[in-house]
Amino acid sequence: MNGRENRSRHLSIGTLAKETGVSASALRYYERENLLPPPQRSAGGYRKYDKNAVWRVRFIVRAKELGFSLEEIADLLKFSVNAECAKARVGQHLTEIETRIARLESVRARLSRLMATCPRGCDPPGCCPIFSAMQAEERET
Amino acid sequence: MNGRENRSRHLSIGTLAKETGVSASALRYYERENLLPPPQRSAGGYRKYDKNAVWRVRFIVRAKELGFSLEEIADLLKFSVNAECAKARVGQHLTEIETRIARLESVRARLSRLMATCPRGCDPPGCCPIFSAMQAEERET
DNA sequence: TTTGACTTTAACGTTAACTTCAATCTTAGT
DNA sequence: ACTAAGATTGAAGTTAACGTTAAAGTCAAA
Repeated sequence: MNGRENRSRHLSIGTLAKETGVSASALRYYERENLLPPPQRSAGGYRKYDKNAVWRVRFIVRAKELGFSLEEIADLLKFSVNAECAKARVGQHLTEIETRIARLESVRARLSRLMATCPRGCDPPGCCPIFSAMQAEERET
Repeated sequence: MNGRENRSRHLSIGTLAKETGVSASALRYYERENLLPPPQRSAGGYRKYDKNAVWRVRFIVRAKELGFSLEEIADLLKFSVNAECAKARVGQHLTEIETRIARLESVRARLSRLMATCPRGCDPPGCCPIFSAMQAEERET
């Protein structure tokens, strides 16, 4: 732990993995999928990442948390290279998220109604009204 | 169109598919996965479904819309056969749905904030603050 | 220098919920 | 009887986002 090589500006894939919480195999996968540019290599063929790579991987992680697919992220990263505006894409994605939320909300409402049809659990057992309620729903809409 | 065979109480797989909006191959898949019981067969080996099958498939469709996986649905269907109570399972699922909604809500909030960092789109282009904002978010939490 | 931990590659495995395929057979309508 | 439309099977393909494995080579520290 002399700190000389450790503080070098180059990171091995394992170190980058630990820094970012992304597995090494995932990093290689990102490279194959053009989310990460091919890094420099050591004499022996090891990948040597610079600090820039850390930022890029963290960006990917963030975007994933925001619900972007890797394909969409690759798209966003292309923008960043071209210094174009990401707003339209992000706005589009926001709309999609809102749609998903709306759908889940309606599912939630239906599930709640379903729960209400059987307030105390089945007592006596064998009377479960949930199944008939799920069928009955069909006529409603 | 003499209505004699058409009104028979047996449906071919294609007819059941049309009635339910589920493809024939999906119906065969459901059978393999034990969501549908093996139906009767014609002399030539064709599947012959009864009305009961229509209800069952519609139940599956409904449950899928409610976000249940096929495995969970198979589970629910076992209950229905045993006339046991589905309430606990449905309640569990409701909780999961609520969790998903909460997660998406937080994503939505973050995306909104992101949009706000770039109120008029990039003008001049090449100034997109969304990328830096996505990175900056990291320090916040 | 000698470990032992780490890295390399290609290729196959994984999950869910199907779809597609190919080659053959059945059925319904005329 | 003929024919087009529809059905049969098992097996393989699809999608996303990786994980796993094998066999070999490399690096860092003591």
